Amino acid sequence: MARAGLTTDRVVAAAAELADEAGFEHVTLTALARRFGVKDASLYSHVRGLADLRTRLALYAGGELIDRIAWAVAGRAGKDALTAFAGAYRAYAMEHPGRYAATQIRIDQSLIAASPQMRRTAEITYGMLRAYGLREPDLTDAVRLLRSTFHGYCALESAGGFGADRAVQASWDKAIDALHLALTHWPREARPDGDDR
Amino acid sequence: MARAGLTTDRVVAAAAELADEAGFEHVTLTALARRFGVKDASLYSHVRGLADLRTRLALYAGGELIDRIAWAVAGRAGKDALTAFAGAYRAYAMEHPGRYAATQIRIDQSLIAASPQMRRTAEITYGMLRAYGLREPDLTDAVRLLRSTFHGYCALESAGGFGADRAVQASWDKAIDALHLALTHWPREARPDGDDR
DNA sequence: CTCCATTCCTAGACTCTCTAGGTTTCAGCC
DNA sequence: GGCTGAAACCTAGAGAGTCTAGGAATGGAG
Repeated sequence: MARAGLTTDRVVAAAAELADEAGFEHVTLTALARRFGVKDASLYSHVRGLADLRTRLALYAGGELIDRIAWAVAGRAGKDALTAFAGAYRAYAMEHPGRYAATQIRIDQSLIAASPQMRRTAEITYGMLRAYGLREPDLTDAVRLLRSTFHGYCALESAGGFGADRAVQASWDKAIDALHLALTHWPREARPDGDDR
Repeated sequence: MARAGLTTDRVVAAAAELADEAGFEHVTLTALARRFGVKDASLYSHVRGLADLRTRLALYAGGELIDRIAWAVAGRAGKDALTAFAGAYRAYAMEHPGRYAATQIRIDQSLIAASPQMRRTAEITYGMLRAYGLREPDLTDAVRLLRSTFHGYCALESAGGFGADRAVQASWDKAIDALHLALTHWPREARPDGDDR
């Protein structure tokens, strides 16, 4: 019987394709095995199980996403960088809904800390924000705001959550404008008692 | 044999409890049947299947959420209303992670349009924003920004996405401040510091 | 009391995850 | 060329879950 030539990497890559075609929740070891013309039990030699496959897929997609973002942001600063970051983020979510969904799953905190992709994501995000002259803890707050908005927008959009006629792209552009404005006039602790380093 | 007294409403309510206890993805007809001391096939008299149960749960949770928000926002305006809205939203997501996860699932667009909860949500959201003097299409853009940010923040938080030490509540407060700032100085069409894109 | 719609049941087909243990293939070495 | 060991892939089967089909019990209306 001819071998399918399975490896962990190939299994994860096929899972990524399957996720985009059928949806992340339909990524199944049985379906994946069918795609390779192999029995599902055979996949357990390369992947510890469904949970393992899913977290591998999440890290794989996270790596792809940050690669795209890094490429888009390279050489830009300020609003230019923000727009490029956001555009690359949303484009990936739209082109690869299954992979993007994979990036949303809950992953063991220790795995996140150990993954180079996540560290790279943090670097690039913080780097982009440095142009706005923010300092900790405002920097962390701003990162959280950006991540939340980008993620929330893409999640709602891909879930069909935007019913109104208004073009989704136009609203996205406006959201970026609004975020840029918020970042440039970031509300600091200007209040009488306030002083955070 | 004593009957369990099942009705569609009771099944959905039990599913909501189960979702919060075990997580939305573990809401299963078998588990639900076990909870009622009944065979899983019996539930099919009250619910068309798992998919039907999930969308019913989503609408149920959406109704609860908007009730909480409406109560919190009542009698407030401007930033006060924004803070109350956001606080109620996040509190619900934190108290009922399973139900909140249910509100995120993709639902048939026609069902959304027909549901009174969703119409009520739109009313309250647009009403809150009217204080900022926005007009269409800025109004729709702003609603999408708010929904995205709230949803994204809660999704990331409940998925354990915020690793840094910085308190999550503090970042949330800052995000509200930033959104309020963006809403009060909403970037209208004629941008002075021209940056086309 | 009888009717009968509703409620709940058993039985079983199908899908999927995962384990245990058995073959087959292939690359490198004598 | 033949041996050998590690992968790669297999069969078999337990267990959980969804869902359909059809049968039996319950309880309210007439």
